[in-house]
Amino acid sequence: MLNEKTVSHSVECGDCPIRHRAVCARCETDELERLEEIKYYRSFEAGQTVIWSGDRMDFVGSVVSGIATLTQTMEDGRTQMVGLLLPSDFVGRPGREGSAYDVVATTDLVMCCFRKKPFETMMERTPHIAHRLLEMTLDELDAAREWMLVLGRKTAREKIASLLTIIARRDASLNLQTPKGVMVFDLPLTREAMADYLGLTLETVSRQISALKRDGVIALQGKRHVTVPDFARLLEEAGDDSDGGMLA
Amino acid sequence: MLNEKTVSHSVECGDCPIRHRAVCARCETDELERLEEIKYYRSFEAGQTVIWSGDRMDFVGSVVSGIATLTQTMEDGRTQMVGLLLPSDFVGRPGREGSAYDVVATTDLVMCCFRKKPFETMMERTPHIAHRLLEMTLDELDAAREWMLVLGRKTAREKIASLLTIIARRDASLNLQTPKGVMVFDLPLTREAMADYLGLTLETVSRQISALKRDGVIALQGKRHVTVPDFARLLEEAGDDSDGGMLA
DNA sequence: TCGCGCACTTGATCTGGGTCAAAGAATTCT
DNA sequence: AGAATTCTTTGACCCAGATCAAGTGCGCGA
Repeated sequence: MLNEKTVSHSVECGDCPIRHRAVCARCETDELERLEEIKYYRSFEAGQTVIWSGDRMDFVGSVVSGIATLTQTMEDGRTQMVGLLLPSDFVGRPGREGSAYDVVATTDLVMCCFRKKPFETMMERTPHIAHRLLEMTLDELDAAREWMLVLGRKTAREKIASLLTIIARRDASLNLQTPKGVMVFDLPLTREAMADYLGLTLETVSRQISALKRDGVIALQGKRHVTVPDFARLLEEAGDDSDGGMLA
Repeated sequence: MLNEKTVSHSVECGDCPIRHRAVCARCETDELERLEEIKYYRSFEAGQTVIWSGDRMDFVGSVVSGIATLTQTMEDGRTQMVGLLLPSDFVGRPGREGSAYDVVATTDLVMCCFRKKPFETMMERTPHIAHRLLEMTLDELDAAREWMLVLGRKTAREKIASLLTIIARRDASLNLQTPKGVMVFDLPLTREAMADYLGLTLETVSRQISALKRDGVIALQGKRHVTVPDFARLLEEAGDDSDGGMLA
């Protein structure tokens, strides 16, 4: 079975700025070469739609840079974001014809893609890719279930705080360490996108962010740049006891 | 790649009343025998806890009969159900130490289990088991995301209707055909469990069920036995356009 | 430089669903 | 059978967050 240790010695995949977790963990040379053969890049501008719900999806891939969202829409226009794709996240599912969700770039976005058919073929020949994909899908499932708790049971203030902790954590794993408990990052989402993720209206999002600012839980420089003076305090506001091992 | 057709010719696994989808699809004789060696059954009474969140979980398995739930709890006692385990559903995750959720039997429950280590070993030797597991996990992920839309954006009435369609569908796949559009089933959950699943209170669940009854969308015999005279109407109430291919 | 548009904030009011409280049904125990 | 317990319904009231409606402020193109 793969575990943390075996995954971490992954080989970087070609010229990607990040090793994409799906395919390069425990790469061996010949596999890496086979992947290189079917790999290609796609770039999107902020606001551009990567794929519409229901459309045929003939590729899988991972986010190299930028942020994309997965959203579901009801006939009457109500929308719910069901996934936030940050760098290194995987998109698309082997064995499925079409996309079940709208995938939209919320910032400029670069993806590293593989045509689905050859990728599936490779997956059959290379068991550890299937294992890695299973592991990633289980992680996504956990994240989705954690979010169900947020959507079903948390207050608006807790929802905002929960979203901020997620973004802060993901950012922290990419950036420099900051002084103990202090975190600084940019919001990659508009207030409306945050509302779609949280099952709220954009007005409520705005009000709650103002309230967190007023109460000193966060500070804002401009509208998007956030400083969290005390991450533990934010976690408390999120109603979240586990700190996910982020703090020393 | 596995598809619907190859999965459906599965061999029944020993004396299980159902073929468990995880391991028996495309069974070949020697694999089936290896599985038989590590297989065992566990029974639980209604209300009994299968495993507590955080506990070490040294098995995986599938539900043979009865119903179990996956729940998350916050420190202050708020709970959110994040999964409903019906017969043939798989529990547990290869490569993980402990359970992330409370697993509770809501009815009398029989599970078909495999000790985790030998199951993992087998999975490494038998690629199609890993593929099948990946497929099932992707299905669960889709279900979780569908539920995020329900939790985030639907009204109480729509939430109840959505839950009823899910139970009705699962029931229909196990039971006899009923006249066109008519469906009959028993609610396997208390009002409180339904509330936990839907992110509501039990009072609201009760009120909305009464309202659906008053409006002729459903009929009740006793408190748990439900008749749906027109399934399409129920789908409409759920705010769900897709009928999932259930109706001819 | 002006003004237009977009993202955001803030206020006033309304309402769906939560909360608190009190009774019914059903089931099990004695 | 009667009592106790558990599940469910229903009512009265309240509040968090939605809705409706003005603004504010910043960036950008003409």
